Amino acid sequence: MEGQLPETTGTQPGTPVGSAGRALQLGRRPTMRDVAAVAGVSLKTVSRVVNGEPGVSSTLGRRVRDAIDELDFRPNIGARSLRRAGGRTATVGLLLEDVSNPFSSTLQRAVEDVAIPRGVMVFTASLDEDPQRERELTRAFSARRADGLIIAPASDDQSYLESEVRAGTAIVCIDRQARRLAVDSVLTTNVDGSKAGVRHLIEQGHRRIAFLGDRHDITTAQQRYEGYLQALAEAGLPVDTGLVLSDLTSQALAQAAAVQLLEQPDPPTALFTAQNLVTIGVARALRHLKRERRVAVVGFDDFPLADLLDPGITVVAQDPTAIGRLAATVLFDRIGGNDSPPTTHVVPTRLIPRGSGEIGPQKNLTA
Amino acid sequence: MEGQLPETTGTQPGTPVGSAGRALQLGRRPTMRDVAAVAGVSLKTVSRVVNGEPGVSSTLGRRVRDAIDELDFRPNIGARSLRRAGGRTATVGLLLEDVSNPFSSTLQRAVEDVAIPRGVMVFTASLDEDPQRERELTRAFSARRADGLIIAPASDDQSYLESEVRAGTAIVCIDRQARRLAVDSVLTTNVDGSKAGVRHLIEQGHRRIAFLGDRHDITTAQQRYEGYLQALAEAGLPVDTGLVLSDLTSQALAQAAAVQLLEQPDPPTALFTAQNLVTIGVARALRHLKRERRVAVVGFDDFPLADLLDPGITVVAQDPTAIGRLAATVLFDRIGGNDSPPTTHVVPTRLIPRGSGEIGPQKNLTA
DNA sequence: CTGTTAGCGCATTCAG
DNA sequence: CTGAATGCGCTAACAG
Repeated sequence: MEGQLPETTGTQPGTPVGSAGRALQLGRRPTMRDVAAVAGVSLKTVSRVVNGEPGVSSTLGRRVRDAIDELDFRPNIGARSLRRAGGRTATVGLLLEDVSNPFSSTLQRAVEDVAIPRGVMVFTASLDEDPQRERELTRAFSARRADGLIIAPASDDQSYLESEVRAGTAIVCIDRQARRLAVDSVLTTNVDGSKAGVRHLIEQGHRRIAFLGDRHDITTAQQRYEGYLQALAEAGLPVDTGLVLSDLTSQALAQAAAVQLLEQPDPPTALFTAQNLVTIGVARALRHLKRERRVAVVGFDDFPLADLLDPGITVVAQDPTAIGRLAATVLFDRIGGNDSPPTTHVVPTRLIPRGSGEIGPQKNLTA
Repeated sequence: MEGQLPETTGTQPGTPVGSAGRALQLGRRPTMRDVAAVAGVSLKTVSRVVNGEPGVSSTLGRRVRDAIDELDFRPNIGARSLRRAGGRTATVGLLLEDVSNPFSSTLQRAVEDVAIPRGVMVFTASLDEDPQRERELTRAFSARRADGLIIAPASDDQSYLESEVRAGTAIVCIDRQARRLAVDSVLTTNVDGSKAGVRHLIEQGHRRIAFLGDRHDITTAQQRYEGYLQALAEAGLPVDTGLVLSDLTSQALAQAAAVQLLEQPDPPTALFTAQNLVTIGVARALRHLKRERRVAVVGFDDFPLADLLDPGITVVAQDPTAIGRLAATVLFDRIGGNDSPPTTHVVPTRLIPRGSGEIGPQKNLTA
């Protein structure tokens, strides 16, 4: 059978050059049939070798492997999943708020670290708090037959995903609870974390503590506000709505709001910021006002270099790595067939004192 | 051949419940045949509607669309690409050094912003400077028939990708030039940027300028070192190899190296750091030594909050957004059929003075 | 305008 | 241990 293709170039056993042997036409990928032809076996034998199935003699196995190397054959996973029972594609989709935000990118890395060792590839996309984008992208991932989806929801209603769930797609929501859809969620302890952060400020003696948050229509923002309210209530402190600012959707807005807040008569002596971009904007404002050592700040969600600022920013740190790892683990568990009732998993926060949150109440310095 | 996927939008106005009409068996997705059966037309007519092909009466079109909504049908892109001429999957792969690094994640976001509007989804993965991982992941993406690959190479030889290129996969290398493979590259002006940064320090009067870099086997690190050498040479300054530290592969290592460097007799008066994690480690070291206002620092590659440190860190900023956008544009151009000779595109750096780089040479303060 | 036939690359079922 | 036939979901090339 060796003489089938006498034009075989002198591939001496010692030249691992490989792959340049039998050139296929440009733009066409070698298929199992090509491999079978080169190895002089049937297509099915190639399939067995490729999938590590038993029942192939070592001689034929070797011939097939050589042919695969020579042609640089790659099995077409799309075609495979079309025929295979279960139709798994070994891909999952990850929908984040914005991959360029450190919270999201750390989480992404954690998901990747669970997926890749299992041979699963990850589609990633950013939602930018846009509900329509959430629908379009889940649809696009679904069209590619992702086995599972990890979603940080931008919309407040995931019922449109019911048909995906019914079709067998595993879904895990992160950061925000799934709404109107019975799937697993992995969440941060927003209320408790926020409460602990505000309580920390109260313990330093503050009584006028401002709340600065991002979009108030987001569940997490509401929960963090709830924690703020609870901490004040437990300490018997009144809520001054003049000290509550929401919808600070950018660093610049947060910065401007903080300046305005601190320049009014009888300003707060401490600020609780409910999101990392808000925290950074506020840090900028304090720096400009040269009051970073006179006004206390505790921020929700850690960020790189928070410890290197002067003073360091005290934060209620989330654990995006833990969230991503847990979400991915739960997802693969579901893909693996676990069909117990959906669960909400919770990842605790941690208060990290760094200086800014340990500043006591200072005299009013407004001009 | 665009990657456009003219999918129909679901959910009739008025019935947000949706899709519960004709229940299919659990775990099975509706196919075009199911849609055809419900609509009472042939499979091909459904195909026409789904792909927006002309030649369908409005009556039938409507019936088909209703059936699609009722069943919540999603075309199977894998199956489609199997049959379609060109076999495009409307997916691309993005291989980065580490998605949790701000340089990578910003670049990722830029790629996404070019891909998503075209209906193309993005696989992402981190390489961690591991050449074998590079090979395994390109292989995995290839098995999923990605139309194109954007790679920040971890290995120094991409010739193993030749068969992919021959098979029609578009490839663009970023950050580091492709080696032994004729494909497009999108690079930063490492030598010139680095040279400008060091020259900036020389202009402040420094004559003893240290170089701190990460893994020296990486091309970009070598180029940045080359820029350092050129700047010194042009100023007629000698190279003191005692001031050249490489292979600082972590923040901690960089920090320790900087401390050691600055505590030796006759320490450098200025530091040029060739990578962002090195820069941050060095900033930490200076903070600990309380010498952040006495030792000048210019870092290669910007990072978030560099401006908020005290003093702000002067950097030679790369433009990851421009790199990502350009790489994606070139990639889609290739996927679109452009087969002109491979080109190396270059994205310039920009020196951003923020304080740390404008410190003049100070007296030796070692104990 | 609509439908039929064939086959993409592969795994499954069943026969040797 | 090996292989031939069948069809996954879909589109291309052709009929009507």
